[in-house]
Amino acid sequence: MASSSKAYSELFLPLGLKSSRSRHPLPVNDNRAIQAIWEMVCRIPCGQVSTYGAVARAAGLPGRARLTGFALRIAPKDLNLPWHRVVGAGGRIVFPKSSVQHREQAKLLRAEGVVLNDGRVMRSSIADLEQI
DNA sequence: GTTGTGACATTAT
DNA sequence: CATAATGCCACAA
Repeated sequence: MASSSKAYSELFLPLGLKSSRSRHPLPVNDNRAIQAIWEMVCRIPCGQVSTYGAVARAAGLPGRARLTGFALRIAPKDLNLPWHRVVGAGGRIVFPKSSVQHREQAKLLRAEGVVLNDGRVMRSSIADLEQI
């Protein structure tokens, strides 16, 4: 295993708990957390969205919204995560309005019936992860 | 070691 | 509405 910054997608194999070069038993490497986040994202129902903070909370990682962003960013493409269902607080798409990512996310969301207004989803489309 | 940068959130002003 | 201050923490340099 290439120790340094080999593609992250190879460190976090789908079901693998391979805590790579961790000397400590668990925590150092966030493999668990990342997995938990991916799991939660998968649970967001089609046609609904959740937020970075909410996903983190539901994954047992309160206050770690940024980790959700990180987890999504390093997610292997072949996991086919519904990444587009994760938006910022208040239902706002976080990518710059002009970016292709923004357009792509909006497109994917609209494709599943989510109504957007100026880069924002209706509050009613925000899923309640606790109830799922 | 330190510093800066994020697919962020919350609270206060 | 906007901005700033914090908190958060993984990562790259």
